[in-house]
Amino acid sequence: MTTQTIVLVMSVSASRNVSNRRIVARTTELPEQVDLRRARGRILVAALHLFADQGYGGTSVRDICGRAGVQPTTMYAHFPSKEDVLAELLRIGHEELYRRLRSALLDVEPDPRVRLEALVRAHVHSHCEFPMLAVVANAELHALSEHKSESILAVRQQSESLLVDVLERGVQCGQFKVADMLLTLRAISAIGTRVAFWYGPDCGRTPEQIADTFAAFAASIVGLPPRSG
Amino acid sequence: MTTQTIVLVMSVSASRNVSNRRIVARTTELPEQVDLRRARGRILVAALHLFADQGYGGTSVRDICGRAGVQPTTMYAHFPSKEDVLAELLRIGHEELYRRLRSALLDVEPDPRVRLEALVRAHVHSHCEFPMLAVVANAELHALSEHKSESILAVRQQSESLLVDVLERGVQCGQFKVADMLLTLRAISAIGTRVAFWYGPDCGRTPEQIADTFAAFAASIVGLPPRSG
DNA sequence: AATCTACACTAACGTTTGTTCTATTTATTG
DNA sequence: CAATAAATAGAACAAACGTTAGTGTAGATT
Repeated sequence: MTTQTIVLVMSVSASRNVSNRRIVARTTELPEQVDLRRARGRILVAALHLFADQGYGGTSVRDICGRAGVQPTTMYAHFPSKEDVLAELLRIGHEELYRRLRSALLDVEPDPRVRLEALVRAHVHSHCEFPMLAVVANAELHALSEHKSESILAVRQQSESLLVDVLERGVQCGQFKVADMLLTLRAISAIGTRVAFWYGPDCGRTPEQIADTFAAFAASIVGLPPRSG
Repeated sequence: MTTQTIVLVMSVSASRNVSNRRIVARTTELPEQVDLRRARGRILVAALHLFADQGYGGTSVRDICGRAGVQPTTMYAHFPSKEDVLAELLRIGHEELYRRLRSALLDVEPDPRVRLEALVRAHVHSHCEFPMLAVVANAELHALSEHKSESILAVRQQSESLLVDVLERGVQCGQFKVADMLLTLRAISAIGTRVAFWYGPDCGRTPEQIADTFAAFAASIVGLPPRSG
């Protein structure tokens, strides 16, 4: 009987992040199956948490190993260096996002609006589900040597291309009004990217609600009229 | 038929950032008058550059002093610690943005659309003019102890409030259609915030063009129809 | 029973870290 | 000129850094 939707009356200031922490969420999960009973998995999860919280440069090998319940020797049995731990996290993060973006397009009809909304929704959901991974992927890539970041940047460009392709298709069809492709890309990407930094279970919105809202924002940015239910 | 908007034909890939650097721009300027002939000013500029590039944890005191052409002793004569150098940069960055946002509102008529556009434009211009300062302000606040970040977070909240007030006013007037205040705030803020990370003199757009475009995006997000010139 | 893999433990390597000491030189100003 | 401030120089500090070595052991596979 009481199946009515609960209206959110949460004020903006109530869910504002008033701490200096870089990330609100505490979800330390990893997408690929990492065995937490094994040392390698625990090291990755511990490093992910600490890198997201304190940055790569602000985290020591002993910090990681202490949190993982592992000796430094064990870490160096699984990774050649601290930098390679970061590289693995960045690889997982970028590939997971790309995988989700691509599979979101596979499930969906060829209409440009639908495809744009699917991309934005997948972007939001991925960042809500793995916020720490997204924060590290976005804020710590510079800590990697140029050689090791090459392959990761390639994946990032593939993800960007998915959005560019959808935008160009929408323009070709005459559905989208895009005056500047780069700026449109940057704006839509920014909205999704920043989700990882402020989303938390206490923000009062479900990932679904955020995805709905931001998909609508993206649609309005490319000049589409609001959906009429 | 179609609106006489000038279409930019610059390709997206031509201005894409393919390096792993956190920031594209190289503008190391500071807003408040810092005397580069004095040690204090050179230290701040050097630290700004290095913090933006390598992060706070990835930058050593000797790095800063080497780049500033100064002895560590001199740095400690001007700042109690390395952390206080960062704190000063963060203070300058946040206060400069707030100052610009507020003065943008002072120059402008009370129409909500005009005020929203003025805020977004000021946000973009500030981040284009001082990209390193904005990157450090956004990506390195976590390196500050909670005590020292209090006053800086207060300024950030004031800046956010300016946008919230404009949005609420627009809703009250019936001009804006805002289903979720927090998500609208986050989206519009995200678009402006990310500018500092990708803007560079070689991106093919002037700050003015970016400001125009993103102001239009913000307007469309709150449900306003495109401006008819 | 022998072997192998995975991990723990303690200890140490050389380097770099943020910071401080003492002393000396330059520049500004009353 | 004298006085005060500002910057330089070189050295040193304990602590923390990333990384490696050597030894030991429990559980699974052969």
